[in-house]
Amino acid sequence: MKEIPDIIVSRLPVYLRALRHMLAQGKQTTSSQELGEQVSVSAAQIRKDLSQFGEFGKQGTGYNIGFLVDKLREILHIDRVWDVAVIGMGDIGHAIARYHGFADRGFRVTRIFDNDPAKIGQQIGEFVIQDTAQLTETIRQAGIKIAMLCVPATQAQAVADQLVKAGVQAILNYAPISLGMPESVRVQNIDPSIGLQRMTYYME
Amino acid sequence: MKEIPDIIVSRLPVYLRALRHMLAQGKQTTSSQELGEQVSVSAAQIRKDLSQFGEFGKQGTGYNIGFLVDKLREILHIDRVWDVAVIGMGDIGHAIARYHGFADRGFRVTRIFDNDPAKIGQQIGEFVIQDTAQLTETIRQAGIKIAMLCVPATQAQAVADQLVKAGVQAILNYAPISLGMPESVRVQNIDPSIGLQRMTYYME
DNA sequence: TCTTTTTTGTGGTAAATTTTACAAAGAATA
DNA sequence: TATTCTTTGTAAAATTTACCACAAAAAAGA
Repeated sequence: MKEIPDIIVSRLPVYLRALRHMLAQGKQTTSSQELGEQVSVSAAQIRKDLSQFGEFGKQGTGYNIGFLVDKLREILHIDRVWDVAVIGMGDIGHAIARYHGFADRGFRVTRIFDNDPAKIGQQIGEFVIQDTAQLTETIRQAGIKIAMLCVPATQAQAVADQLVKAGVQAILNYAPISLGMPESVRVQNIDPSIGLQRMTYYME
Repeated sequence: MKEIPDIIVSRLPVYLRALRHMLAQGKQTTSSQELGEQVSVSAAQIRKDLSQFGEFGKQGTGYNIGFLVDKLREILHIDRVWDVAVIGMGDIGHAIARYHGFADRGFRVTRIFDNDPAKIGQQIGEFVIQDTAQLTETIRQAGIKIAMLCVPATQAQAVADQLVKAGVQAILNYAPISLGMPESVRVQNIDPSIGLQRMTYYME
């Protein structure tokens, strides 16, 4: 199969989320038209995106939602459950550790870390905060490949480097800083200020 | 001035964040090369992006960081402070209400809302939780144009509609759902699961 | 059964975006 | 001072991405 452009991959999770929403509402089938309106993408774009991976629709009918959901889950490699570590138990890390929205989307938090002696050993939700000092060893041993980085910006690069050493391949970075990472490690950034600034440009 | 592509606008806040980081480290000047390495964008791309708005650099020397920061703040309309309302005081809304990272990036949370009678009146950080029933009136009266939506997915669309009625022009949406909004309202979505799924595609 | 309607997948085209390459300007060096 | 080095801004080329339009297939309706 040929290389799929990143921009297409980035849209697939959005399609999937909308499709599962339709399923939850009891819908059986949909069209590229309907899905497109839902996610603000042109129908042609959706058809072209999906056609990169196979022929999932039927002319005259559209797409069977359950079937397409399964296919997208396969494509995105979330037809399994990925263990995730959360590093940094400030307000954000805390909220994430208690968030129950990952479960049915392919992820499960299994370890949480902080370097504050006052927090180590404390219980958050169903987890006990572990010492960041044991991060590398624990994560490598558990075979965890995904981490959410919720430490202060000042520590983010150092902790990210540790994560890479531990074998982590994907980092969801909540620290408001650009991480320098090897090509082999994927990073997605979540910075609310940047989201806001992308909008104020258009405002008076 | 001609229309600036959205994709360029979306990179500016990232440049700004990196430049302020350099400033904080005492640096005076930088080059498109150096900034590019910092944010993983080609030097030519950065020069081209900035050239849309003026000639901010000097040949042989590069860019004066303080000057460029000021220019970017003007361009992004954050050479002022925007009042922001947070709706929904679950774990995420709670974390945001207590977050102190917006202050120097152009934003200030001034109102927080929830519809849970047990929460209304409660103090979070420096704010008192207001009843969502008063949302429209309060936001319109205060002239708030930006909201962060942190309510459960089931309520997100209804609350977003209320926000639009209240005159809100930009929504940072934490609910894991695609909002249907008029053209005139900007939306930026923050959904950690989508961030993670964009990475698992590339993983075994 | 025949006609009309719906909808997909895709080839071709248009538009948008990125990269290349270089003249020009300024700084650094000899 | 003259030469070399650095770096910008941008025109042109290359690449990527999005859109259009339609044949073909299936369903719905007459």
